[in-house]
Amino acid sequence: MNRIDREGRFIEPNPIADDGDDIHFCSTCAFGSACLPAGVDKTALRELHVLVEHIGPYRAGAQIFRQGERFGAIYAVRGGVVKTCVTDNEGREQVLGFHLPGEVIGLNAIHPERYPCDAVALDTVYVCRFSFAALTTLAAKIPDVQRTLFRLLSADIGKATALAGDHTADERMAAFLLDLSRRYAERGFSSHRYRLVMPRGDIANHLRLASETVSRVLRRFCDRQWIRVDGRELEILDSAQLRTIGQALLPE
Amino acid sequence: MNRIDREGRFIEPNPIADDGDDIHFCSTCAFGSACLPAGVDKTALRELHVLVEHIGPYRAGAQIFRQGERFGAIYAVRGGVVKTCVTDNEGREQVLGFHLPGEVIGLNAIHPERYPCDAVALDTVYVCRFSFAALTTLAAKIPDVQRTLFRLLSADIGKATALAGDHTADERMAAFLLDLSRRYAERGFSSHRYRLVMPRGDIANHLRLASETVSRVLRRFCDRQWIRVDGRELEILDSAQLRTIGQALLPE
DNA sequence: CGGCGGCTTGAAGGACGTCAAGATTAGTGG
DNA sequence: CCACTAATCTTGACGTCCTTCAAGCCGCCG
Repeated sequence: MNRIDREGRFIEPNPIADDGDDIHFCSTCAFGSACLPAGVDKTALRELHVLVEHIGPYRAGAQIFRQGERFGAIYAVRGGVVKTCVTDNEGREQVLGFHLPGEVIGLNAIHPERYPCDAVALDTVYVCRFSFAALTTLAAKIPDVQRTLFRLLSADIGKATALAGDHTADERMAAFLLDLSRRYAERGFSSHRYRLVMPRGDIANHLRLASETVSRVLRRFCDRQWIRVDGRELEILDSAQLRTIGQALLPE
Repeated sequence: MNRIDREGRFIEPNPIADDGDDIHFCSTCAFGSACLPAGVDKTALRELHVLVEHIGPYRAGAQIFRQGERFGAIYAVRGGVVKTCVTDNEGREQVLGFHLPGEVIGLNAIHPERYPCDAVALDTVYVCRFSFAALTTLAAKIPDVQRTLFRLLSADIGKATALAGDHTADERMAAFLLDLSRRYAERGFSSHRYRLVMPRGDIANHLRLASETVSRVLRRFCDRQWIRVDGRELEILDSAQLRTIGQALLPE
């Protein structure tokens, strides 16, 4: 599945979730688990499927939604990688997170009823749009949909708090790499080899570091043979060592 | 309502939400808005009220729930102040937040199905316990309950991300003081004069600072006549100045 | 009154940021 | 396919904000 070209660089297909058919959802979708299990009646399932709009492609730099826009829908990433970020009143950007295929964005917009952040495509991106009004109606009818929504929301609280702690640059970087690894693995992609689609500056911003520090930490990890880095291609050589450093930030 | 004793210290009643009667909820409760508006039928309202257990008092230091415990209920603080904090595998504590009367805790436990943090009483605390299973059942029947839950969850994501950003000690402290001010005001307490129930070390930890830094920043703010501090009693003298410093962290 | 925990204040050190220069890559048009 | 430009990334030197360490202070309670 992965090949290496003559320069020694990895060639990997751009991660994309399958489209799903009329009845089933994209296999990697966060809503899959709410519907795929037996027991959900077909009509309800079809209802959920009907309210989904497939949108894309977005080119790198294009915005899926904008900070301040009225909230109307949440989105599941179907292909590509999305970055969410806020710009404060002094114009400083803060990267909230990076979102892989199968992950859901926009949940933080429910309360303020406006998107509190931008969602920007980092490469070619496809998304599924779920009208939130329709989703809540369905949630009242199908317990599993309601339960899935509650869990997704709750999980997002946990994600946000993980990075709120006080940790060294090494700890945060190790945790970041392992987190991406786990999330790629969860969606069926390689866990030890993936592409850092985002520029160093975005990684740095997200981890509250300078991009220079990101460079230095990555170099340190390379020197210790914990990872291999070639531009934006990354290979994890010693996840155990990364774990000993980064475990403080990771879910147990 | 506020008096000053002969030592010059503020005397203020310990903030506590009223108990509510058979039909109505505590006036400050986060669930109040889901039910108080006309249009919700009395039976449903009574159902919600029935599933609430009033618990307390907890003395300072007592735990409402513990990290790792199986998730079963969310709690609304009815009186006193609660601190939530995680202890990582190296024994380091991280203070996630402080929770005033009317605020809800435990929402971050839905996904992992275990409480990911401790909830500790900082003074004498009373809470309302909502069985989450019963609440979700009710949420499927009463749209406003479902909506309130979604909003509470979504708001918690926002709260968690606010502190994740990269800011100076002054910015974080200013934002912290204003945030408490706003939250006390929302619940009907004084906005410019309140008690910092938590020790400096907890404030410091929550803001990712050393407690020494907290001392120094508070002193700086005092010298500039922005606040008045007497032990744990705090008075805000110039909220405008605090706002110019702290606005980067605050919701617009 | 005396001990103890929390708070304050000062001095020194460290982790990371900032600045600046160069190297590598990607993008673009010929 | 190649040349040229711009953006991104790396690396080093230096500065700074905050932490750490240490000592003294204050309020509280036996």
